[in-house]
Amino acid sequence: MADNNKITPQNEDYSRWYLDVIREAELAEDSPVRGSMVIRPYGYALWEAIQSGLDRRFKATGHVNAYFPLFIPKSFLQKETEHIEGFSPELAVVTIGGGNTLEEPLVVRPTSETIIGHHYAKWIQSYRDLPLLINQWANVVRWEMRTRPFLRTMEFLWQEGHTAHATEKEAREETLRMLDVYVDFAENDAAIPVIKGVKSDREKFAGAVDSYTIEGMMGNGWALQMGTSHYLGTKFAQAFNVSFLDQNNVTQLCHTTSWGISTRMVGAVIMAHGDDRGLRLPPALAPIQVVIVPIWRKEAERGPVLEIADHVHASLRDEGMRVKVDRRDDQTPGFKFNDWEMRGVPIRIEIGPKDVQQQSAVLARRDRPGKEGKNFGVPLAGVAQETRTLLHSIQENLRHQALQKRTDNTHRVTSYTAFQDVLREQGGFLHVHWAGTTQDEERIQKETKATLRCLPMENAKEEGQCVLTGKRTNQTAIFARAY
RNA sequence: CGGGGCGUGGCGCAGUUCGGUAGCGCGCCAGCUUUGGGAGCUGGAUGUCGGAGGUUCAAAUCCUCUCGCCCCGACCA
Repeated sequence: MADNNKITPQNEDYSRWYLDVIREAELAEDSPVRGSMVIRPYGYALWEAIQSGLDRRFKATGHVNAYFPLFIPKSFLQKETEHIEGFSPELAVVTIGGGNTLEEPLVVRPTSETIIGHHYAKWIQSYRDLPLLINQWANVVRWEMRTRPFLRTMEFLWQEGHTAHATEKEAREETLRMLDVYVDFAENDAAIPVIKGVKSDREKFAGAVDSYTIEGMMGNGWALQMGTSHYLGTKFAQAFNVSFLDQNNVTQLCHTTSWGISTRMVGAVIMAHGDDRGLRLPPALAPIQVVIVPIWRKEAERGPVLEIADHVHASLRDEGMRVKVDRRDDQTPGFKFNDWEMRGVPIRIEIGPKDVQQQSAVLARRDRPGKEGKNFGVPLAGVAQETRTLLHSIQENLRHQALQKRTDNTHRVTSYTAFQDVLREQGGFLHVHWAGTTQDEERIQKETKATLRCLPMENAKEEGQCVLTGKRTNQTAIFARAY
């Protein structure tokens, strides 16, 4: 493998590796404002692929899109006590508009439960108006102390679903349905296996009754919350008087939910699959699934090579694949190979004079390094079929590798001593029996930097002893260092 | 907010100790030769040295003030 000096190896400094990949693959760059980033076209294309995978699933489950305003009267947030307490440290507030001090400060939305609650109260009168299933794609702002591109920025893009239901049962079903949509997206599109779980009181959304999460494992063994779904009970309905008349002409409060996935998902894709050569994108999300690199030595070879390259391009495009021919003539093939590998393109097709001669092409897969991942002499007639098969295989292989890594780095421990040792020496996820309190969680974080990621829902429910308190319990928990 | 570091062509940096014509690498532009794993040669363009004030014959360099950014920690999708 040719060394590259542009990307720091993961095991040397994972954090620098992450930043190097983002810079070299041109996903994003810093803006002049601390903690904000510019999402560059390639990074935005990746986000668009994520959006499209999610949006399709939202529509399929009966949701529609709408848009609510960026500015929210500050008093709205204050109507729900836990909500304002949770969010006030990270609010950006506008106090001056048009040169004059505003009568009421406007909060730049950190999330939209309140403004949406206000309008749902107007839209919902009768049980016939329910359920109300709306999603919005928007930007939000949270004043963060410590930021990282995609993982935590002051402004980020996301979708937030907000639904209102007649009964707790329906709302809880919705909460879990959308959690499953997220699981489906994460595993099948992003190729990242996730753990579904419940958040502890300490970690749950400010104003939720129950928060659910999907947690993925990143390349360094740290956890990343990749999506959340909340059952909000009647808390926001109460605060904003979101109520309806039921079949018996009795006024009832709505039960509401909210759920979101953000541009953090881009960070998840980078970290779950990337290697020392750069990005490795799952075909389902890759903005460019196949790149064709034409190769020629003599000017006379150029025409025939490009002709075949264009032909292959057309045949793959006609089958719905996202293909690009790299026609740059100021770069060598070797440069292009490395360049596209860094950008994570799943398949590279090389077409040179020898291939023209043999009416064949070379297929190279990104998920297998060097010659091992190259298939020489694929007949042109079979390239489209071969490419299609290969895309599926790469998608599956990335998911498999990520799952393998998570399995290898998930440890069951039964004592707090082992907990600390394993975390320090190996890292990864610690799967433990748990019956601790919020204070116990705080203590663990203080002593080990690990946090309670979730109480997994898929759980054998075997009885055991709490790793910290020793109490008997059949509840388990995942602890890990987290972003 | 505490601790550390840094502001010099587009990017990364040297130069600051000990004041004396602002440099290097990458990138960029032009030309020629190259092109199956990050091409070579030749020529060229690009700077209010973060800002303000001061000392001095002379300041990137010394002094004072100021602004900003990055890293580590406390909070977080």
